[in-house]
Amino acid sequence: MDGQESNQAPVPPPPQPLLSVPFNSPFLFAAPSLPSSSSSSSSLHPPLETQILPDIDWVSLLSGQGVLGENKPMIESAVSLMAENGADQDEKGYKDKRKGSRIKKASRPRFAFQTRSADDILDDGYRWRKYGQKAVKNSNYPRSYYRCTHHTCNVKKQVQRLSKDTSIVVTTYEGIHNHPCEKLMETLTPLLKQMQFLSRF
DNA sequence: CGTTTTTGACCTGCGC
DNA sequence: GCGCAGGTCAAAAACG
Repeated sequence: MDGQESNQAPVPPPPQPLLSVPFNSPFLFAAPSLPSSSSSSSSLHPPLETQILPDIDWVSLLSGQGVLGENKPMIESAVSLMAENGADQDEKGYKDKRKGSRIKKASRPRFAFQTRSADDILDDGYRWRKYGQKAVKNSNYPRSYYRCTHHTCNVKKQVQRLSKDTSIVVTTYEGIHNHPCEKLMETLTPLLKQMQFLSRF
């Protein structure tokens, strides 16, 4: 069913998963493939590899090109989560009511980061549609579930406000965008045209 | 009127 | 098997 999804976007591959910029940052629409951990080990899959990335200048990094819109949160730190799942450990099949078939989700990279913002939703340039909200345990605030509205894109994200520090919002991305960021393209297109024009001289 | 959000129901995994 | 928690669906409502 799924058509040509994987070979659309140009890939600027960062070599390591743990970077100052999350490898599948919403501002990168392509990312290197995960190291396929051979899921032969019968033991539990290792815990998510976590790294706190202190003092990243996310604001200038992300908004310097005018990509972002009005709400530019102060991003305090980033937590890169590499879901080194055993291929079927972390996946949940979901039974489709209409067909009764089990939809198997592919292994997908995830990462999360914290933002200090009064607004739960940061403008990352992509369009998201909310498909659920759920109260979670040990948190006074509900978790919201979003999905990328692009047809061929199956990226999801979860947004949750910390109950400890209510000014901090944790955003977790799951999956990799297989299409360009709309706002990024809006920004770059006139620049590219100008460059093309200038390159003629 | 098309798109997005809301929200209760439903599904799955996991621990006991 | 049961109950709980997290994740998703889908119909209705809200919005632009």
